[in-house]
Amino acid sequence: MLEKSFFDRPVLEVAREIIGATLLFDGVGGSVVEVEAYDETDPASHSFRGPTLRNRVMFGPPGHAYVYKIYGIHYCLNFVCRPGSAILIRALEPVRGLETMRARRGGLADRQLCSGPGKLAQALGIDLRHDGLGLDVPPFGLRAADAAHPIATGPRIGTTKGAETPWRFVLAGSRYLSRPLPKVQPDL
DNA sequence: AACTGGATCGTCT
DNA sequence: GACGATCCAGTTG
Repeated sequence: MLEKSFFDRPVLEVAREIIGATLLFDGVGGSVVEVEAYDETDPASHSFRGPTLRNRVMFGPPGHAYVYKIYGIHYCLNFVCRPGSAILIRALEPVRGLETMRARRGGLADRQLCSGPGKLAQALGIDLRHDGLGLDVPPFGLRAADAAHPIATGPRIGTTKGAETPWRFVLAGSRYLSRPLPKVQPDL
């Protein structure tokens, strides 16, 4: 199981290593295939303008869940690293509790159960009640990746600010991503 | 395959 | 009072 000290490192380092890790919530979840990194130097980050009521967990100790509501509808799960930095969990390959996730996600195909931050939170049953919980104790269960995984990177999704920062990390070739990596523009 | 608009509300200006 | 670290259904090509 991953301990809190795992997250007390530079956020980009943790983001790469968390790919391929297993994330369970109440025994439901799967393998992490897509994340994005954010830190306090980053205009796109919730922590950029300092602590507020919403983002206070991002400034607390490493190894806790930062959960927020977005667009009035969806929830997003982050892993807090060093103060001001966090990793948005964007997609999982579903492995455990498939029937539970299908029920929560309206019977969709496996590929669409956890292929996006809001979808993933819905499939695992995560909401604001879980903001601030420790990642090393139930209902969370995190297991490190058992081997090195091929990583691909690209720009982050859904944010205008800092759009050129390639802080999106995915498991290369996975079919469970929220979206494929953008095509490389050929030179003219 | 790509793009559009609507849902819906907490948070911060 | 405006705007999201999103998702889905609908339309168009």
